[in-house]
Amino acid sequence: MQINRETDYAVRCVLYLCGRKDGAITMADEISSAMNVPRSFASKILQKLSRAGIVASHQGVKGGFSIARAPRNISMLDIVTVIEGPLALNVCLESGESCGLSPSCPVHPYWHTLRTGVEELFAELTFDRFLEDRLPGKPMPPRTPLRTKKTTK
Amino acid sequence: MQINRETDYAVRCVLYLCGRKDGAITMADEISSAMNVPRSFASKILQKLSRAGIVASHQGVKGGFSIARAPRNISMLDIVTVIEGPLALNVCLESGESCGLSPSCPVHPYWHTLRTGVEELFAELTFDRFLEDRLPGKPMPPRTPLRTKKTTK
DNA sequence: TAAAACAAGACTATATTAGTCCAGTATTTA
DNA sequence: TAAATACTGGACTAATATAGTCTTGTTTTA
Repeated sequence: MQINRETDYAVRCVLYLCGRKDGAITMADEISSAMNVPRSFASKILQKLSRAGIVASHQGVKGGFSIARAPRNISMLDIVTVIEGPLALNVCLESGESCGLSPSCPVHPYWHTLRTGVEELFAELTFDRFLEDRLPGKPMPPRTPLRTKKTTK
Repeated sequence: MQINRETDYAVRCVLYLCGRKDGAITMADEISSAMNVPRSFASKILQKLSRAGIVASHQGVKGGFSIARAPRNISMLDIVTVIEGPLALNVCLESGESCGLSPSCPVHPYWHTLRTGVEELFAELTFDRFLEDRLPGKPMPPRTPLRTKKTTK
């Protein structure tokens, strides 16, 4: 019952882009250092967000990323879903609602109810709410990377 | 954002014991096969539940496990907490509410809010609600163990 | 006192997480 | 038009977590 590091980082990236004026194009490098997300991991995450249509990417020299939707229309559920896939809670809720066993399982409907509740909570929290507190740029706490890969030579 | 297998199994075990009349003592073996929980894993899980005071254990020949509290007083949150530890959602919420960085982190309070919401959802779902549907014994769907350890010889 | 259960914890294979790295592609600018 | 700059895609990896099993010991009953 925890979100993973990648999701936390993704939230940070989206938050940073939401905070830029007029959807300004920002390099992964800047986002990464501002939000304390390991550089190359940030790239990967931004790519996922880009494919999902949450951020827009721009290639080439003056390239970078910009926010693709109004913060009002981006929720925590969106981010979690993009990074971790559909919120399932229990494996038996994966793949099309039914594990094929649900009619006989007394717990199944309750997992289902819980999931719906959790989804609502996450969907209600949209990024415009973050910005209320944060106009325009509050510093992000350093987050020590959990693991650092030894750069081979 | 998924509960793990062990928690699912724990819910099954508690559910089974809640369904027994008068808190009857039931062997781990019976619970295990009725609920399709791998035998020795079930033992381990029942031990955790026992230490947490959710089930009671009885040693010796006529030993086994019985439910230790009224189903009304056992919630999904209890089970998740016993098996997975305090629901943290994000690592930065672990260990005493604060990562020491929270005053400067714009996201922290929102993770906190989400966690509170999730906890409430899980706390509201108590085991008496399962029993409404299930008097006294609905079969449990078989759950193929994810991994089977090769019995060495 | 033997047999039946649980208790505690060491042990293990596999999967997932949390990243890194590199070869390629698009875009701008000198 | 060729560098230089920045993203793209995917292969790769070490560390950790998950999902169990196994063994030795203890308690209780008949």
